[in-house]
Amino acid sequence: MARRVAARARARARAGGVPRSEGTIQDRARVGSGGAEDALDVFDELLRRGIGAPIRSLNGALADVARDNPAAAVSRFNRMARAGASMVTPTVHTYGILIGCCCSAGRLDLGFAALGHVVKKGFRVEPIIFNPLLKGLCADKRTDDAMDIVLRGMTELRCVPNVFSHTIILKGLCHENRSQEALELLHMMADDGGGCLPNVVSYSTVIDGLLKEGDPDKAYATYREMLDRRILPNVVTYSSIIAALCKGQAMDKAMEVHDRMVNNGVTPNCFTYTSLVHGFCSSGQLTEAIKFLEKMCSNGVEPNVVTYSSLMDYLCKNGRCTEARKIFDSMVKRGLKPDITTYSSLLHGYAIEGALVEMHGLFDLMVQSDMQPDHYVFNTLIYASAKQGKIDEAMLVFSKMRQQGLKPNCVTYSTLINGYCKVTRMENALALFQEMSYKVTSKRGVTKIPLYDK
DNA sequence: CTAGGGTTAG
Repeated sequence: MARRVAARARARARAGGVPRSEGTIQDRARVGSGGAEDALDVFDELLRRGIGAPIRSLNGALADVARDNPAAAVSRFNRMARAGASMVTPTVHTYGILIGCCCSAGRLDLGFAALGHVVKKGFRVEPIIFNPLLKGLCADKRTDDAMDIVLRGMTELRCVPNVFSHTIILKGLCHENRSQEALELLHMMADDGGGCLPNVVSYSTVIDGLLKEGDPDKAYATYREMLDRRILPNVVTYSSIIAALCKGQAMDKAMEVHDRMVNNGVTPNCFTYTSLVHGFCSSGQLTEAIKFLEKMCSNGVEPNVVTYSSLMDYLCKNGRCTEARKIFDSMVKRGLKPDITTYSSLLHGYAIEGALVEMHGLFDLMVQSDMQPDHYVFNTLIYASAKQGKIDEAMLVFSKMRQQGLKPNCVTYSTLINGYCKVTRMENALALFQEMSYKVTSKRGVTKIPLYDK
């Protein structure tokens, strides 16, 4: 939602260049139901005005469309390219956005094809063309391939990787739990003599990776190093540290960092507050959590779906689903769209309370709202029925899950096996166990069997 | 117009 609001704001800002008499874009942006539609309108309007629209604005509008709807952006690009000869000519930036669309749609092959096209067209190859591809490779856990391109491939095309290219690799390494290597690459950048100096984003990425991998000492040393280089931490750096402390329920320390951040003139945002709300909840300090929720509102920071989901999850885990549901309903009323995590939390809450009617009601609502239930949701429904000894109901959900094209995983089977054991239908349990053995290949080769009663 | 941070888990 925040992203949508931001997209709308950007769309409006862009439309702001339009003379007031032609206020159609603003009006549509204001009443528009979503950021993607607004951005599309702005783009179309700019394209319609042809030569009057600077390519930079078109690229910006295209990037807005791409954020919410990559496929729509590709079709808009084609329209733009057709208009090209007489109206506007795509730049490398336009192609960069397009390649980004291909990659975020999981079509790296198309992205690379587009790269080839750009090279053939005689464009100078710039990092902005490569960077989305690097990001796509890293998202696919192919950071080594991406690194190979940065350290060799790009230079072969006389394209010098920039700080964005390197930071994508840093993030990719951290994502693969290789934050030590990320740290080495960060030092390489810093020692390289200025070609591509790391900035606050590069440092924050590695600090976050080290924290997530459980190496706070190295993270702190890296933070010191950043300060020594006169690079100031920003809201992301602080939020990342606060999040790590909250996760470890070190709320006193999290508050210290929060205070220091504010004293240093860095304003906490929704991410920062959400971490704190979650941290206070998970350490059982509901009063403090609510205090921060109120604080963020009074500071003009709107809680979003994640903030509310965090609070709801706490309530659900403490047998207070009814209150969580109230938050859910008021969220919907205020136009915030619950996401899969919100539903999962509440469904899980109903499941452990044994509130099967409410649970299925919410499940139906979820499907009506066009949310695709995932493994976790189905496993939760199965768990709820099995736990009450209603194994046949659980098996019905199981077949529904497969109808949806979802492959049952280890958790699914284990939950059902446990359900059959509970009602002492051992032959069914055994049959499922055998089915699981050849259908599910567990990564570690070990199956954890759940236990309901304590 | 590209890079970094927050929520769910038998």
